[in-house]
Amino acid sequence: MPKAAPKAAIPRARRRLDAGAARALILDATEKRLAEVGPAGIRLQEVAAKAGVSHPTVLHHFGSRELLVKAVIARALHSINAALVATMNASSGDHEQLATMLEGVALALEKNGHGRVITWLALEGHHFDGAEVGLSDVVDATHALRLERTKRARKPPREDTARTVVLAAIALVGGSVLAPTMLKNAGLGADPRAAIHFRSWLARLLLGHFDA
Amino acid sequence: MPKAAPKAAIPRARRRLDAGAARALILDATEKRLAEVGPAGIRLQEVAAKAGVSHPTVLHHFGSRELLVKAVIARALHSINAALVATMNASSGDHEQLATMLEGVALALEKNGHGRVITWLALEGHHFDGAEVGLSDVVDATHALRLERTKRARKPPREDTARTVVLAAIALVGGSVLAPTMLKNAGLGADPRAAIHFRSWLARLLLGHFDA
DNA sequence: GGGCTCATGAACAAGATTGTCAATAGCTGC
DNA sequence: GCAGCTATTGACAATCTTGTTCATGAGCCC
Repeated sequence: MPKAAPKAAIPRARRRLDAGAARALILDATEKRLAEVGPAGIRLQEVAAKAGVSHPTVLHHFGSRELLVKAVIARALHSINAALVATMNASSGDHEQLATMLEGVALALEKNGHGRVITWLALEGHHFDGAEVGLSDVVDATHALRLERTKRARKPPREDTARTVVLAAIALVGGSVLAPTMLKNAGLGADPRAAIHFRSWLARLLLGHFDA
Repeated sequence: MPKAAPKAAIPRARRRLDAGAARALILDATEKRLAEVGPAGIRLQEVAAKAGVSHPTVLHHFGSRELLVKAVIARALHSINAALVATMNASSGDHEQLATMLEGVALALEKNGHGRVITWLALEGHHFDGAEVGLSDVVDATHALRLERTKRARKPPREDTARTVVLAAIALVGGSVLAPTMLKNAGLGADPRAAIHFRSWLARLLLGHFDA
């Protein structure tokens, strides 16, 4: 008996996409994993399987695992920024709508696990440059609205507005990771509505601070 | 020339510790890595080298990588809890000292990267049980002090105190990871003093809310 | 000192993961 | 239809990581 051919190895049917489409497919699959397991947890074979290609294809389009991770992080941060800008523009600058704005931002952070991505990057020591996370613009816009609205002679200092924005940012981003556990542990219930109530409470708190 | 003996393999000098000491040494090394790279990033060879032993020794004492990680997480959470209880007992319950208490808790979270550990565990889906993170007790204690102090007829609801505690917890734990980036990005400076100022500002905000 | 216990580590095994290479095969332009 | 470009993939290589085995020897009790 002639040494049975070790592997039949039926070559899989191929589809051929242009480079752009293939890259997009792979980046989509990678971004899901990024939110789930973080940058360090991304595996070539996994994202290749998710994208429906073989892992050498991933390497062909991105060069190396590290470059793939860099690419997906860059795309994710741009996407997050765009989503935030869109959300904050959608809700008018009216103070009374702060609650709905916080809710919109929270939703945007929850969607696609953007809040998780930011947290993961911060943990792994990613260096965010100003263009990636434009908190400064948010502070400026918020402070302008605040000055315009305040009726007292004493104008609040910009630093106070900046700290308020930072608190909101930490509460929303960090909250997207920590709030479920913390709320449950504080006896505020385990369902998602607890988080919604918490955010509307936070909006009232911040508004009260602005108007105090 | 007789095929040169491939490896001289001088056996390294051995020291023999009792099981408890060896476990402690290994756990110390592992806990450092836990704060730095998270549970998923822990490598047997790395922690073994850090502890000054070979990696089979680690397996001998803990059985498997997974059991080692479980052990170090359990120990870290106990340690975090103990540090928090100690810190909160140290600062008397006086309302005016809320700022120093927040600062103490922040320091405890920063030390040994405890804040990072909690964040990492939350990201990786660790299920915290009530005993591990006793937020409920903090809420009870805080609410009792608040009721005792409030002079108005309208008693604040417990839920409000609970949400305040949750906000503080998210700000401190999440802040230990996110605050440096966020503060710098909001134009509040990059040095650690910015975080200290932020926390004292937060203490005034929360105090103002309690007394409003 | 002698023997026992068990902590220790060298060598090895098995699997996972990234990266290389060469052959294959879709798609496009002619 | 044909040729060329290149996206695609199977096979392989190199390295890393966990886990096993077994001989060794350090410390303890007598």
